[in-house]
Amino acid sequence: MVTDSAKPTLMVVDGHSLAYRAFFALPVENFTTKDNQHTNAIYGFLSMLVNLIKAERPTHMAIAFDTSRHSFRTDEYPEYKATRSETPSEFRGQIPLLQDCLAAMSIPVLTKEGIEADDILATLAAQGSAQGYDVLVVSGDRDTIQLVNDEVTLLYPNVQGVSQLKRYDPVAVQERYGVRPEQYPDIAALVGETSDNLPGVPKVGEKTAVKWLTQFGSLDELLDRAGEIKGVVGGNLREHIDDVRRNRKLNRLLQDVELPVGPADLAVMPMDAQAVRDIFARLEFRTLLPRVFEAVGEEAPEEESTAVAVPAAAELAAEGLAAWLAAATGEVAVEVTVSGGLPRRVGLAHGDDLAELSWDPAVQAALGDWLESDAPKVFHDAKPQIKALSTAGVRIAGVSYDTNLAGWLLRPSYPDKTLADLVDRYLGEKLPESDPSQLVPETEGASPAQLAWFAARVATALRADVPESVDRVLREIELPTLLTLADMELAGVAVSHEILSGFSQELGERAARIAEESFAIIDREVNLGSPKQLQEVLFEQLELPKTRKTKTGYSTDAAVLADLQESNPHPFLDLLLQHREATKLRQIIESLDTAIRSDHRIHTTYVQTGSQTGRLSSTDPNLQNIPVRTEESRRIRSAFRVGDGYETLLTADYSQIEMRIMAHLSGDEGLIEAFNSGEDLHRFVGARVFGVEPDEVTPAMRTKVKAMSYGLVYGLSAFGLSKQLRIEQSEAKQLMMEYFARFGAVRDYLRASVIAAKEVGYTETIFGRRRPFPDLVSPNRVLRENAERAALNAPIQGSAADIMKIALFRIHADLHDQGLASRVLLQIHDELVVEVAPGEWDPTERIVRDRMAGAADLSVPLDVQVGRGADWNEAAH
DNA sequence: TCAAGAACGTA
DNA sequence: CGTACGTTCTTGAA
Repeated sequence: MVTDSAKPTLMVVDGHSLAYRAFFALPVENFTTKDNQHTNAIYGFLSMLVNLIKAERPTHMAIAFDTSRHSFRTDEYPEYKATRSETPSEFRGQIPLLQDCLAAMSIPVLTKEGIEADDILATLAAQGSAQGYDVLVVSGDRDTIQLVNDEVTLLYPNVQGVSQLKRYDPVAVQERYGVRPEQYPDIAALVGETSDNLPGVPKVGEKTAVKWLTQFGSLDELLDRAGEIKGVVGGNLREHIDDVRRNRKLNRLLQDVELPVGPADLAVMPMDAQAVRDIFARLEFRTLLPRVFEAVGEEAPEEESTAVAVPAAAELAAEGLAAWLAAATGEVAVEVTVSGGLPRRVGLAHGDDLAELSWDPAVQAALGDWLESDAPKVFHDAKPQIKALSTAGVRIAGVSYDTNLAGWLLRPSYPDKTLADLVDRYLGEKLPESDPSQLVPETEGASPAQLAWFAARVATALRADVPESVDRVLREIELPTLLTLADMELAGVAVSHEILSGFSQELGERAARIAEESFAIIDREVNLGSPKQLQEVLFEQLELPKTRKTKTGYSTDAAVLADLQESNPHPFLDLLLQHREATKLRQIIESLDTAIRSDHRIHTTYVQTGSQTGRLSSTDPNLQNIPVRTEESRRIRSAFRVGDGYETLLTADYSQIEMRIMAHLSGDEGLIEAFNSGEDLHRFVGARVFGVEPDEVTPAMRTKVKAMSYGLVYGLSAFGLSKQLRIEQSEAKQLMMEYFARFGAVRDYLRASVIAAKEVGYTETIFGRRRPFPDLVSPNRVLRENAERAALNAPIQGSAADIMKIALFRIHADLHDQGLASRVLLQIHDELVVEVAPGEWDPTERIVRDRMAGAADLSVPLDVQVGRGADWNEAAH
């Protein structure tokens, strides 16, 4: 007699249904490889499988898949499952890869033409229980409930995802459905199964079905005596009796499918460790690898990092440097450690030749010429290093690669920013890092030369992955920009503490006064900065109508408050808005003030990899969102002023650069004419749209077409347009119709560009910068539509960013080459702020104008507006 | 102390 | 139900 514990366990899994659930449960944006392969279903399925193996310890295992939609059931009843929407292609594409994974894991995959996965499960379950196995059926199809008996247990996923499986033995089935497992198909036949397109008896749900079956004992008996059922449902039953018979026939799972293998052939086998590692690497699964090996009780394959011996660095002094550099032909990787804004140590790597030295005057003398030469140098995140060298008096040249920039260009949406991330992703190795939480770290971090060595190898890996067009963006736009940004950051912008602090105090007093007043009105004191407390005041105490919902309650943002003020005027609302404005301004001023360094200047950091479109971002502090819209807020800009030793500020901005790019990309003749006519763009467009002369375009008309034009670039809808303009949706729709009637090529272009992006999986700017959009084919409508709008915008915003970068580094180079002391300080997407040295206005202005206007050759001119003044506000006029 | 969410500043 | 950012504040959980 075989004891229970010695009984082998056969686990059979419906691969298709569980992978499909995983597909919808896991956000695809987290599971996309760098070549745009979706992996969420594979990952979810394998993750679940690993947990199952660990928990259930099966001795025998198989995964069954459907071969196609077609099966013997569709032969019998063509409508079977006909209402199911088509399987998304991005799901279907994952199935072969999943099967590859399973093959590597030595888990048998079973399929049979014309037979559904569940029939294979049923057959194996029957054979298994007959041959003395404990059988576990894992399926997301309810029909498999019929298989449950004392030997066969069903594991069925919960509503949400695949992480939780509910265990159905006969008792659990009885509890949940009120019938024995073998009776479940009877219930299903009566109730019907919408997802299979099997209609049941109208008005009959689970409860009625169970009642009938209990009453009559069996489905046959019930159908024979259908005449005894009274009422409408009785009539329904008699009328649909054929449907019930058909349903019952179709939901019976085959238990006698001919299979090439039986349970005994499904014994768990050791995995092919190398194959598993290979395919997981391809799918970019990392955490899953050790879990898989752990689950089957095998030794996890050794991390390659331990296999890779990191060469040791030779400590050089200035004297040894010349010989080392002479031997290092071609590219050398460099890592300069920085402290206090100055270089401390320098690591060099040339192949496996590593050298390291401490920065001192002798080293600077010996290394300086090489650093300033065109000898090619690879960095990871060069900018801080360039800045430190520059501060020490070394103007670096020959930066031939930056792995930080390359990694970002390849995958702008992923936060692979540190070298360790890139080493992990592109080399599959682990960068040695010391544990910063330990006072005396157990593990030694990589030395500068070793970091350089890793950067060089990451560069090689990236070069193999980066498409030619993207590599050109790197070499021709990003790398030149790098040096410019370093200088801009070092230069900083002069800001007057006196102006800021005076203004801040004024605003602080005003905010306090407004707060007092508002407290008097509502007769209590609340924190006006707390949306939660405001909701209490607005919607409970003042009983104002509830507004737009947010995750945590109801919105109290400015737009909502303005709406409320219109419909339910209340003095508190107005004070609240004023308070918001005053405190916001004050907060901005305060943070600017504390950012002023001892040279009386603010030095922002431009994050070159900070956006997905190619724009820069600015942090610590962000100088790209200094207020400008209101008269009062512009006082902040007055505090940004020309610094000592300089004469004036110059501002230069592109006018309507994104609309111009739209005109260029779409080739819309009307729009191109608009820009070539010299007429005000919105007036021109308004005249066309409303069918009037340009001088008859009213301000209201201009506002409307302006909103429409700008909205276009963002993928605006009629709904959004109506909301922004506070007009009826029908009017917004009408406006859009009129607009596209005149500027149809714009719509054609936008549509075509999204379709093209859908096909290739990415968008591209005029200069070849790419941005992947896996979500364009997402089955999730919200994700997909969001991706569509972003994809519509990306080439436009991205091309504008490219153009500005090209102009920027050329201006920087020209100023330097012509020996001018004037320098670019700020870039605010379509605007530059330049500090002009005494007597240099004319050449500086010429350079700025020429380089900005000439940065790209479009079918419309690039218009540049230049202003001059002692401070930023003045210069903007 | 941290993360999330709301709000709001810019192009 | 309009793209792209960064910062500040509050709040609630750890």
